[in-house]
Amino acid sequence: MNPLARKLEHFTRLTAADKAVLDDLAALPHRTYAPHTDIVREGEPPRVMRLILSGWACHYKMLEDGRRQIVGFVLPGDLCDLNVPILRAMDHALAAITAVSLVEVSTDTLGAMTLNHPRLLRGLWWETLVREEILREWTLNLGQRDSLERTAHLLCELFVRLECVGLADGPKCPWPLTQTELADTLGISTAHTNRVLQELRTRGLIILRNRTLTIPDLKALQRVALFNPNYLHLEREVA
Amino acid sequence: MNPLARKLEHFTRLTAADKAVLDDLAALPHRTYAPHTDIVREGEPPRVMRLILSGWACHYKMLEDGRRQIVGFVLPGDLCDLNVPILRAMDHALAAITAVSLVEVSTDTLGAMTLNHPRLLRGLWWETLVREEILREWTLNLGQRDSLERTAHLLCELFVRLECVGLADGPKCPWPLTQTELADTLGISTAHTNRVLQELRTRGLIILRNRTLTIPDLKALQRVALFNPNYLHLEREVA
DNA sequence: CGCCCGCATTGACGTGGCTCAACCCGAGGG
DNA sequence: CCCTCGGGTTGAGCCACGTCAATGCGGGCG
Repeated sequence: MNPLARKLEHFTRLTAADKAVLDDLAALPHRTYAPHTDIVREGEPPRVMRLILSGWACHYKMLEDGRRQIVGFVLPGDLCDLNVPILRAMDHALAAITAVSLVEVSTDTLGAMTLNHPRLLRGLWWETLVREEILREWTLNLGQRDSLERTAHLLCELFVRLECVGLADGPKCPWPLTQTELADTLGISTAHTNRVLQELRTRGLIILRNRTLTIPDLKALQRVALFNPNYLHLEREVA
Repeated sequence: MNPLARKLEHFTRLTAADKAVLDDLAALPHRTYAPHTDIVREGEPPRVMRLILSGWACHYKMLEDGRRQIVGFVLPGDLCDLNVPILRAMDHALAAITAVSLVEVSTDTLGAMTLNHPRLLRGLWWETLVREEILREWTLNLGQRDSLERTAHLLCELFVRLECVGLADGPKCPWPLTQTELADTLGISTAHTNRVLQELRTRGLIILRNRTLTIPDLKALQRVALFNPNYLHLEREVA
């Protein structure tokens, strides 16, 4: 099932017609990218919106001296750069972490597709607002949580996001991130990232092996992380 | 002059009719808030979009144990919570820093006002995208820059944003933030915030006295901060 | 089969920024 | 005119996290 449809169902109940539109979207020609390659570079003029169908990608920004910060992960069912074509230049890059398959959608196509589907349009708005809220939570994460809490928080977030597009398997989910990528996300060094992961393992909070993350007790990990899932707005609206 | 109009002019050329709409917006009944009071609390159902007419406010998030992170500043001409009424609950609060005067705009009113003003609508999109990009830059700031660079960066950002709504006076701008508020923004302690400000003063990069910030050499401060204004997207589109 | 190479792991040691506590200062109010 | 109070400033000591460098290790490839 279309991961975007699956995600939007967390927010609102879609009609069959809505789902058909999303399937049309996912049926556009796929583009694929190899792991660790750039999909969009900083400074390029933005052309289109993208919908990730499979694989993990990330947005990142760099400082002139080479320091890199990952500013967001893009998972299957996530949109990138909705409406960004309004701007003249990308101010952050998008890179594939694993092999990625996505479709590109022009503003016009998207407009035509959603024209008679107000729920879908609301759903896209919701997606945008959640993305923005994730950024705020990351700001809180980097500013206030210590490295253990911060790491645990990121694990919780990604696990929940994967779960809601059906990519978790019980307490397990895929975990393609290297410790370097984790470090660039968490604002700590790779050495320290490793020590923090060891600590989480020692405490029995995570099992991380063979690119698979297992969280035996999600509630416990969430407590350590001071994780409150509200910011992901996954409860369906009443309407 | 309407600060929002002034800001949007950095992005696109507005028609007289566009400006009239913005003046109608600013002519809605004003609400005022005393310094250091909450305007919206976390958890409340969002009702309206807000446009700040004067004063400074901030968005913040708190951890259960009381740690606080400021996740954005809202200056005159800034919008808050455009489209947020889609969500069920606010996940961050909005607080007045100085005395604040704002107007509340319902989704319907806003829709009606922009209906025949596509440029304005594009302008609001631009505003939203810039706000989101500021969040990404803050993530980079907190994750990668050290406390001196980080502080300098925030000073640069706020100065430039004030300048573009006409609130800077040459190299000077108002500076209502306490060191506690700065610390909660920068993710460092108040003691360290103080030391960093002293360092910037000693280096002659800033003069900060009587709630007024003077930046004698903006380029120099920007170099220290690794500040690149691109992310604010202030260059007007060609069209 | 053995070599490489990218990633993970670990230890020793350095340091940026924290904590805590004291002290200063100016503004406002009784 | 003094007292209070909310900032701002500063020092001493500590700790979380960084740096650097070495070591392990699994998997792909010649």
